Amino acid sequence: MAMRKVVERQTGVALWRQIADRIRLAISNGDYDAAGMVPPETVLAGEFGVNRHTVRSALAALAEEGLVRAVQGRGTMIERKERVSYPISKRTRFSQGLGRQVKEIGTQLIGHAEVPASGEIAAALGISPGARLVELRTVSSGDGRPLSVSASYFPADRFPRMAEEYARLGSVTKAFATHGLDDYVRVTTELVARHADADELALLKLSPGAIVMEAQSVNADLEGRPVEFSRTRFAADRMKLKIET
Amino acid sequence: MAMRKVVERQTGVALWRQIADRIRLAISNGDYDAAGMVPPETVLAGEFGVNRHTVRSALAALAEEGLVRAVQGRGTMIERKERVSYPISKRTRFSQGLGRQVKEIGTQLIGHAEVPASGEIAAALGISPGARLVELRTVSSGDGRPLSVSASYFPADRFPRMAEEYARLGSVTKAFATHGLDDYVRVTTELVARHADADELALLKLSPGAIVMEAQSVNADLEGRPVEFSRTRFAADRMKLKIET
DNA sequence: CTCAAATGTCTATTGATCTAGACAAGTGTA
DNA sequence: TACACTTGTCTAGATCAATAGACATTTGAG
Repeated sequence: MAMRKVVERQTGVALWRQIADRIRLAISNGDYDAAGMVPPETVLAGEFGVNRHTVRSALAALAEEGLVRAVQGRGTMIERKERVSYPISKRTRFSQGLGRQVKEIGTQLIGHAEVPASGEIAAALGISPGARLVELRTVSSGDGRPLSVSASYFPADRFPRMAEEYARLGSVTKAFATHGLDDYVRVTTELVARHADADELALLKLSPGAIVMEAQSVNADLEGRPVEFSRTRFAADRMKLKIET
Repeated sequence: MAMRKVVERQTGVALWRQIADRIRLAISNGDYDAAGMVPPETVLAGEFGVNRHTVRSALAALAEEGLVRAVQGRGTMIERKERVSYPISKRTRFSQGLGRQVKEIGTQLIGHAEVPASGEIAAALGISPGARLVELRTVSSGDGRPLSVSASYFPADRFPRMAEEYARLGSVTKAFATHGLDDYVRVTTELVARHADADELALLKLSPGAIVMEAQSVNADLEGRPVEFSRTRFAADRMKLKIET
């Protein structure tokens, strides 16, 4: 006897999207690992108590994401199931840590600018509001799928060439080194989860209604002086964050 | 000139719900602090490029949550704005840390059982699958609003009276002490964000489509032996997590 | 009091979502 | 090949979401 899985009506979230979310979660939990396929549409329709067409809409959305692939006559196969685990620790460095989970890591600089510090960023970095900052905006991906989009801010007086060096070296750690900073540690990270905005949907290639986890973090040199403030938004259905204390 | 704020159509997420999410975020960011009220419905309708009735649906949902209150003739006032910050560190203890952010903290034991360890939990606790565990299910709230729902698992051989002691003392730390465990530390925390399921919606009194942050964590004694596995789900629109490394 | 500005309520219409049923077409097995 | 099982496609109708416009009601300021 299959358990009736609950979906809610008249909530502003279409049934097909709720069901897509549930199936995505089940895939990532490994619930369908035995067969390597999603249950037949008629079975899912029965479990969720909806029409088969509604389930089809959900599966179509997941196929669009590249998570499953339907084959007429056979069924709907799972193409990808894992969430990438991203470690957050005192020595968080982006490219490390992802390690063997993805074969190929890409980071792309999508923009940079010199901007005045907002009140929030100034407070986090311990500088005065309006002080000059170098802003770097990047997108990171693993095996071709966007994983996160980030905006980082560095005091311009201490790290004036951050944008050029990052563009040349492809690494914040290495760009810091060219300014004479050889080591740094993460001081604080604040995490919030929310729906992605239009910008994030586009950059992360997410389907609308998707969730991002936003981490606001501060890195400091070994004397404790803040050197970087960053706002990284992770595609929540592709990543989990592993906090090491 | 008001900036046009983007909402997406035909995404399975109703416009009114997207707008409700955006307004909730703006409130929590303090964007409307100057006036203490949400902009008039006609202004919001203009900003989002939708009909006033659609904005009204969004505001009705926020009023239902207790976040705003509309008064005819005056406007829509903000009732509550803050997100509670929850610290995650080596010494994470629930009731501390929330500290002065909420006046009154409530934790409610909603159920307990003795269950066999699943493969996942067994691996996390370093015991054999099927070993007996004490399961505690709790809901925590601040100033009357549910903040998190949690399921915790303790090896039954070492902590046989966990459920009774927790019910009596209202604290995991104190219940540990009655079993001769005076100190413990958090070893790992894994974080995932996703849509809340029907159960979580009910327990956390969330409106459907809402987001939860799920933290899976392991606590160990000072010799490094795992003593607790827990799955805590935070209401994402009421909490931020502060990671201290 | 008068008026502008705000929320509250109603009707009507359009498009998206969901249900229902039927049948076509591909796959794997007996 | 015959058959069961699966996904693909089509039509039709019911319900929800969003737009549009009109007007009532309440509040606060002049």
